[in-house]
Amino acid sequence: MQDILFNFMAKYISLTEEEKNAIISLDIFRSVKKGTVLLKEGQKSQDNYFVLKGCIRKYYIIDGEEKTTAFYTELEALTPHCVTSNMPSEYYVNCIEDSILVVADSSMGVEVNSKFPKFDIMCRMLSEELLAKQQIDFDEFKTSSPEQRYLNLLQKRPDLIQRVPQHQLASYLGIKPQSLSRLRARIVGKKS
Amino acid sequence: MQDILFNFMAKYISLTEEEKNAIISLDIFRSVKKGTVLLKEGQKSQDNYFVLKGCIRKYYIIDGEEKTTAFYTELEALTPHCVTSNMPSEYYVNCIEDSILVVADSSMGVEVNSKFPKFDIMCRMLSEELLAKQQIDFDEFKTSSPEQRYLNLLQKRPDLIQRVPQHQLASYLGIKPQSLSRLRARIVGKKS
DNA sequence: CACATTTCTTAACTTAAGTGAACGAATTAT
DNA sequence: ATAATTCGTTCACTTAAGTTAAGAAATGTG
Repeated sequence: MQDILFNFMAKYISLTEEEKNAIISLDIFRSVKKGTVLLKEGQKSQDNYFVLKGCIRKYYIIDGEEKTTAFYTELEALTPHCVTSNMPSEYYVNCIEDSILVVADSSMGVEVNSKFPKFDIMCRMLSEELLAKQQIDFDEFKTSSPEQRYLNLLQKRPDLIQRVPQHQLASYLGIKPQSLSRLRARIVGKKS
Repeated sequence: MQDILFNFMAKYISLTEEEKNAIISLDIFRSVKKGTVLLKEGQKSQDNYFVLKGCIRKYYIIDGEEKTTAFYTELEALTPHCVTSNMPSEYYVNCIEDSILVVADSSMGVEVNSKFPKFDIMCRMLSEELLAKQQIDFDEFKTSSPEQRYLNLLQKRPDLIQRVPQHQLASYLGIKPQSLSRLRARIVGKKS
């Protein structure tokens, strides 16, 4: 299980056995049941999440309605805004499959960072990589219609369409579940 | 003029006179005329931009149509994706007002970074700050309608609505210029 | 200054998304 | 196992955005 994490980290930095042991001794591996709410609006959590297996979801509740804005699956990381801003969270985070996560408190980060400067380097690389990716995603979202976004998702993350409930997908695409149903029917019709 | 840059940097790191001089000697201040295209699709530029005065715009050309996805005004920085990815650019960057920019080649960055590790720290802080901001912006965009996005923009960047042509604004909001006109008329009507 | 071009608005019509409701299927709880 | 939710789709209707076209206003150019 831990190897998944170490293999991921190996893409950025090389780790000694000592360092690996230091990480393991932090006891950051968590098995989380489907449905568990990890973060609620108004909370001031310091926890960061890294998905080893499963899927977590970020969503807002606006006028009583859930608005899903992100899914995090295998090898993806979520640092909630409240962690960096030290403000109460504006959104919820939820586990939508039985999952195995790395849950790391910021204080652990500080501790590990001071012992092993490598981690700092990795975090920086990750954050730059994420920023670039995020910008492309945002541009794609802005420049395309709901239908194009759906087709795009079908290309890039076909797994999501299988594993995520339709109404959450719809919200993620910026539309209502009924519109997603309709849109899919339209696409199937076009093919023939 | 340079003081604007140094004041901005002072928010992240403290600079000695020596360091300031090193920056000035790089000769990175550019006066750019309205309309100038700074980056074209397909180019492999290494230039980063920081706006001291004026406004630059990022846009795609999709099916012959310009799709604006970002504006950068005073004290905002743009690192084009092609700079970090080393791939040809997928988008254009354009100057929409007579502007004064800091234009820094990546090689300068490397040079300065090796002399003054401080810069590295600043870049990291900036990229983390930007990532957080970008995520919030993306979430806001996803969770709101064109009308809400316009009202939101009116709150957060009222200057943009004044200084940017309507058709570019429309595209930035993810709609057509005609829809923006209509939407504005609708809002004015609601007030009374 | 006059001409051309671009920009903004308005209007009529089309298309797609939002809304409210109904129904069966699937999931969850008891 | 059964009842109760929740979920996904469909339908009819409403609302808002896309499209096409025309004309007025602003901007740029010779």
